[in-house]
Amino acid sequence: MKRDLMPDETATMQIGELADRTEMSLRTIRHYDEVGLLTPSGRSEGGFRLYTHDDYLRLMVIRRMKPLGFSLDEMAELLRVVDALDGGAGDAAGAGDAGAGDEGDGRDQATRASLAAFVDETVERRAKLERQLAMADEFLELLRARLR
Amino acid sequence: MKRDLMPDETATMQIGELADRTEMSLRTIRHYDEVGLLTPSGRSEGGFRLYTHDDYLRLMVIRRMKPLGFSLDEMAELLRVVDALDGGAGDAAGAGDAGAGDEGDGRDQATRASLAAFVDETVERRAKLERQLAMADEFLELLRARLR
DNA sequence: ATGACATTGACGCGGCGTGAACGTCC
DNA sequence: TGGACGTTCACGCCGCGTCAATGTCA
Repeated sequence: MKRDLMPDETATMQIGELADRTEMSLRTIRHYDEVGLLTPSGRSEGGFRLYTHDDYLRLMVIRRMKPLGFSLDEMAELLRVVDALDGGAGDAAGAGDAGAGDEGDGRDQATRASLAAFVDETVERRAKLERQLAMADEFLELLRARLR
Repeated sequence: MKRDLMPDETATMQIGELADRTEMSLRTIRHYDEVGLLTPSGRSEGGFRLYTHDDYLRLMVIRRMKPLGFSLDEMAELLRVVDALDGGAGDAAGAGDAGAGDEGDGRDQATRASLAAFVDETVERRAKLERQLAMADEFLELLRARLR
């Protein structure tokens, strides 16, 4: 379902290598498949999951989202939004998303709005992370004070 | 079991006020009681949990530990260590810790070592938090790049 | 044919959220 | 006496970890 003609793009890897490269556990990656967050682009004859370089990139995005505490559903949502922007920018929607009409422009507007909302959320969560860091520092001082 | 003669120290509050002051949920505070992490210093006639100012301080310590991802058991452990240092510093061990002899000094040494270990752990976890912040920033840039 | 690597279940767990049904405080 | 505030069950959820039994790859 993709037509990039780059040389590496044909290569696929199986779950172990993906795990190594992303530093995520096998179980986690399988779980992401189970819940539809990251579906392998293919399967071998015998049923082994096969991941492309694109899959790898997606997983890296997921990995970066994790510290922010997004739920898996939210991550899936974000990936859809990003894909829509990529796929829908200069072209039509990828495939059979049946339903409403196809004013490609209005679609794009809405998608960009969603993305912007995600950015806002992210900024907030990032701020929370920083506050947590501050609490950590307070805690450290507290401990060190006890040690004299 | 404490002999501070400060005026406030007699005052107690019930769970709601503690929740407000610490910004923790009622459920969370009750859960901490259930698992023995923070046991209310008293109960009213009718069974209401009563918390002292000391309890409040303990809960604040807990709150600061949370972002670091310590388990509730680890938090309990740390609180015991800190209490031991406080109580055992100029005096004997609080109560019936049966077993070995009572070189109050050896005890203290071990306790301080535990505390130091906690400090080390905390420093590591703090570092991890910072790495997460970095990932968050990468993610943000990624999103913003998509928005043009 | 032998490991290394993979697969699908299925159960467990930590840290609470979220009711429901009921009791206590002032 | 009423309403705010509390109590104890008890089930649910998320994001995996951790077996176990089996199959597939180079």
